Amino acid sequence: MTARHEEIADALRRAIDREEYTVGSRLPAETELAAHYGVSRGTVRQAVAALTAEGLIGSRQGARRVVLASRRSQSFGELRSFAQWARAMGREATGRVVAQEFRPAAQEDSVRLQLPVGTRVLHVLRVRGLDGEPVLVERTVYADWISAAVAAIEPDCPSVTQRLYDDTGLVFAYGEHVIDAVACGAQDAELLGVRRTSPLLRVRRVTTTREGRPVEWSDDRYRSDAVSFSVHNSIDNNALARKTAE
Amino acid sequence: MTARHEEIADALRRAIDREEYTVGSRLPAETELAAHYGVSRGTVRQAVAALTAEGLIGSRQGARRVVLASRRSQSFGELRSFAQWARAMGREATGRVVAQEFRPAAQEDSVRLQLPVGTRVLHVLRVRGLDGEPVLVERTVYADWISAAVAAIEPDCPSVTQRLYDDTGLVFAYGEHVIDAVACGAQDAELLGVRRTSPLLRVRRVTTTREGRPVEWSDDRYRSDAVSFSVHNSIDNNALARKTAE
DNA sequence: TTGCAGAACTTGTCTGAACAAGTTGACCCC
DNA sequence: GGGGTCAACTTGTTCAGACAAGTTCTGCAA
Repeated sequence: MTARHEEIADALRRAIDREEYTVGSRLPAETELAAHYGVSRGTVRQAVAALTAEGLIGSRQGARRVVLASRRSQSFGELRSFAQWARAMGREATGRVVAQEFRPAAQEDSVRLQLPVGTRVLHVLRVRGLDGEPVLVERTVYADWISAAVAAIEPDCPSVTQRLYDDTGLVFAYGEHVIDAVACGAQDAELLGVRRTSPLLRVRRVTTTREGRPVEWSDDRYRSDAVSFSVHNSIDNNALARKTAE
Repeated sequence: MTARHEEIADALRRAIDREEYTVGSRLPAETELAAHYGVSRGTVRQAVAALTAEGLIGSRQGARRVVLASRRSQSFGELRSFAQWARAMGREATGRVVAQEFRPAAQEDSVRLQLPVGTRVLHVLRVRGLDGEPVLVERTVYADWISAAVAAIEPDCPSVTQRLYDDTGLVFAYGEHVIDAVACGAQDAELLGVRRTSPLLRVRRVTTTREGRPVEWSDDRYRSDAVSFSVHNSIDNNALARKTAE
């Protein structure tokens, strides 16, 4: 099922995780790995390219590859889905819908979801927590073609992402995240159980399908004492960008 | 000098930028591009893989590649260097060193810079601004082997990154960024000219050389009304990760 | 012992070929 | 017109080989 180069990438990741290759040590040469797994050098290169993009190993022409880090970053699924993320950490995701309403799309919705102004979109306000303790207020707007499936979900469903995949086969493939900080307002203070004006980490994001069609956009506010985000970047692979206001 | 696949990737990026291929339209097939540029299919695949990783185009087996976005994200240089970033936006980076001091490395410095505890490291506190308006307080710790070069730089140098490259040939290649929100303290309030307790966006980062050797680590606090960060992610390429406190 | 030159090694780039697997559109039948 | 089937097209995966370019280590000479 899975491609051979993915199997090899996984094998290498696991070897790094169990410290068969320690941080700072050198990986075997491509030709050695190719012989070991019984594949061509090109296939090995596909595998190590994946690890390089993840920042696990460093690579320079002429020198052996070096292990840079051991803990591997989350999968896209864990980033996209609050519930998947919680489960991976061994905690339980909780959550409930506070308000839910159909509205005609405003200018902002129209731009982000690539829909005509006035299209019936679904606004949902959710509070989500870890083991019952609230850490996140989520204000999401769903595109019209998926909103019926979302509205049918029970209010305390722990994983909306999983539910949409089961019901409709929808897969989230791309995401754009804009991160800044805001002061906590009155409603958020009550929902999260923190003082007003305390700092919150805000993540505004748009998620799209594999074809590039926007599914939802959301304004998420995290308690900054509970959650942070990390980004790994390199000279070859640059996902993070700094932006000015406006 | 530059590899053929990079030239082709650049050509495609430019073509997308000048809307020769518009958002939503389909790219030519690999075989067509290969014939057009006079290279093999493998070389074309290397080029389009780069654009896919940048999120410019989407890709599914069997279907033509689709243009997803036109504006391309910043280079790593622009992310790493405040001055480079400002220049790219047509604004002037300003800045000054508020305090600078050699200290023996504490536990935290030792872990992040992979140096023995007690090594003489250089602490620098800088305020940086756009066109004279302060937007960022930067607390940076430099490893011992680079600190002499840093200490020799004049206090109001607009681009430390550029200066270090010119003087020592040092190139920053990898970066790990942890992002959260904090309330503004008394010192930061005065330096940035904002009210105490107003929310600041904090980015803690470690930058390393191509070989994976840590050069510096820094605690940067941005006025959240002036600067935000954006991250582009996909199912194949996931640089962003969510973390809990501790 | 030190420093330099060169050999051996390793990754980067590129080719051309073949087959697998998924998508799209045209065509035909009902 | 509607629906289903199939062929043509397109991307994904893999192979084997070749050369370029950079690094590392060895051994020799000063």
